[in-house]
Amino acid sequence: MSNAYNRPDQLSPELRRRVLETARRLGYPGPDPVARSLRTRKAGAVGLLLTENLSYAFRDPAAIGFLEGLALACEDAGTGLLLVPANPEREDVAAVHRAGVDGFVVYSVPDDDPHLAAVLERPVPTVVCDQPDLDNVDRVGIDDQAAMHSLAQHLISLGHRRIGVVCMRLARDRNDDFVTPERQQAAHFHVQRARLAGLAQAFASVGVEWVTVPVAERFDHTMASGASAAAQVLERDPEITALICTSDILALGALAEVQKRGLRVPADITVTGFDGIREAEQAGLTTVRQPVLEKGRAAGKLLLDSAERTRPRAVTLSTELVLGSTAAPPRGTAEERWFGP
Amino acid sequence: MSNAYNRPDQLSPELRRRVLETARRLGYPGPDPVARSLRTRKAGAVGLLLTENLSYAFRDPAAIGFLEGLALACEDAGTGLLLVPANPEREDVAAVHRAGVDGFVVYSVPDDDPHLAAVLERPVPTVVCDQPDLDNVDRVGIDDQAAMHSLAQHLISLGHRRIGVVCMRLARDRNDDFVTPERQQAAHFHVQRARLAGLAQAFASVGVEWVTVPVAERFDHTMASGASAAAQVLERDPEITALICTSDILALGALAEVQKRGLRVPADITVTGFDGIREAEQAGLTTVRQPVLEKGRAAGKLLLDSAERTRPRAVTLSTELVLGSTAAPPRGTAEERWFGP
DNA sequence: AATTGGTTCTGAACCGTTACGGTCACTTCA
DNA sequence: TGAAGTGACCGTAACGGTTCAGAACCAATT
Repeated sequence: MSNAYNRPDQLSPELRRRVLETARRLGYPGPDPVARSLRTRKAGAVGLLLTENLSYAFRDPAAIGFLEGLALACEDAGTGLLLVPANPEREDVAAVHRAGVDGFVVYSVPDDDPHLAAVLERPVPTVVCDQPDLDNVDRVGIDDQAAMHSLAQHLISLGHRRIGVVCMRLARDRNDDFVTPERQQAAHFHVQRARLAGLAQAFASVGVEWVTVPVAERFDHTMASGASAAAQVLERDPEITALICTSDILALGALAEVQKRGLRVPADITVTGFDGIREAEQAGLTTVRQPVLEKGRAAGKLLLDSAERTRPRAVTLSTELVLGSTAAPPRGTAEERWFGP
Repeated sequence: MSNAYNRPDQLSPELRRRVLETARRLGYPGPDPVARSLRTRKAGAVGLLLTENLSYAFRDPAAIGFLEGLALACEDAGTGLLLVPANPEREDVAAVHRAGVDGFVVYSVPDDDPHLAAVLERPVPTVVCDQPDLDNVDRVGIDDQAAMHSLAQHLISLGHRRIGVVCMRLARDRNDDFVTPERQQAAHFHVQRARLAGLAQAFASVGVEWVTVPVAERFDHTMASGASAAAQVLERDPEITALICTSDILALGALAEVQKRGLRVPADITVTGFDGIREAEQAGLTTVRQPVLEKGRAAGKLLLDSAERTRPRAVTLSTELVLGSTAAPPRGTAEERWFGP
């Protein structure tokens, strides 16, 4: 039976014909993929876990890029890609338990996420992306701290000392407000923690007291969030000369907000982002470009290249500072006095 | 055992504790999802088949919108979404056979696609989207022919009679060239066939000989394709007053090409698209907006609402003509003489 | 004629889970 | 005291494939 479908060479054409003939007559729909998976211990699919609602993956340009890269790796290997529905609000990890996959890719979830814990308990290989190092788990990412540090250095060299920050959510609980230093250090989202650390380090090294810097956090990753956070920061300290956002989406929202308030960018205020999505490029945003597609592809490759079994492996991709038109020296600096406003 | 994990109420806490305890000691990784699926006959996932490489789903804005809607429906139902890798170049339907899913959504594949045939052979419910009617299969779509007809009417009322057309691929074989009338009628992509039919019908009714209209086909759905097709059409007939494209992506490419040639839009030439993606809106394209997200959501709902088992069902969503700034009366019409160029 | 080699075909074991029915101890009520 | 009822627990049979050992068969060699 099995041979008739999958190994035509193992039996005579005559028998094969007869088998298939009667199979059809009996209305046999072909081998059941699940039973096959059970026996062969191969599901032919990899699972993707991400911290947001499933549909979020198709709203955030950076996530889309990551998925495209991951899909590229999957189609090369002829593997399916299963999007695992992990509702961040609920603690329901059943979906992780139910996923019939040969491995998991975990993309940017809080490090205390129960879904992540459930994945790690499953006896399948896992690759994490934008996560802190984990024992015996492959990792793909960038050096968020260094990348943000270099962006900060750029702003510092332009003369900025009084800044405000807008960041994505730092933990699983909602806090659409300013962030305490403790919360910053305890942040469960590795990426955000690292970026803030890079900023803090750079500005502290030129004498800026980090605790005095307003850092506004937003749970939802939307332009509207960026706008409201920017408003909150500007309310707190109207004298800031630069608004640093930890993502382009937030930065685009912030940009809209400051412009709505009649501030000119970059003449009156500098705004920066992070990610390097296309929309940011069109807006001329000063930002850090990271290779999102490559991240996805690398994660997929790592998971599917079971040849090299020397785990854990780590891939750190490089980033690039993008000098757009939204950053300039603050008003009244030496440079401005030399070159005119 | 099973009860200990899945039905804590069926046994005493004491026994449950003991079972889990020894399970952990023996290194038992928890119930195997594949075996569970085999026994319960539920995979907890729906499969998505689309005609392009897997990664294409993340490159085309319309496809992304569809996927977002589908993901929305999936997350509501707590179901996973499995992207099935169906390479359009190869005839390898094994991936369809291997997919452990409770149902399929088939999105815009040629009606003679072997992958589609393989899906229909599987004994699971199926919903097709942007496909012709099929016996016993649910369907979601729009009235492509009517929508394109109304766009054509608009152009006709503006005074256009000499037009060129750029369309997506019409069959599984590559034909980056003009399309014969036979090929148009035999087109295996329902959507493209219907849109061309809508155009032909509208223009024929005002005396335009459809066979004289240059229709350029492109296999790849990219802006570059739109540009090269536009160039080919303009080469053939430089006198056309309108360039009608069957998708926004193609139209944006065509727009770039005509502008590169020094033609002003819409003063010298009218360009239209189809889909209503955001990029088109930003470019002010005259187009037809279709509710891509709703299509995905409707497809998912149809598949997952197993309550109503009165198959087959069909959902036809409505479209909307978007009057952008890329369509105007052709040069030298009465209107132009009245209002100036 | 018996042995060997090779091919084609058959049957049974196994993958790990859940559903189901049966056993057993213990309580309740006549 | 005994019958009936209740609930916890356990054993077993599928689910539908794949795999592999070995049976059966045929042809060629000794």
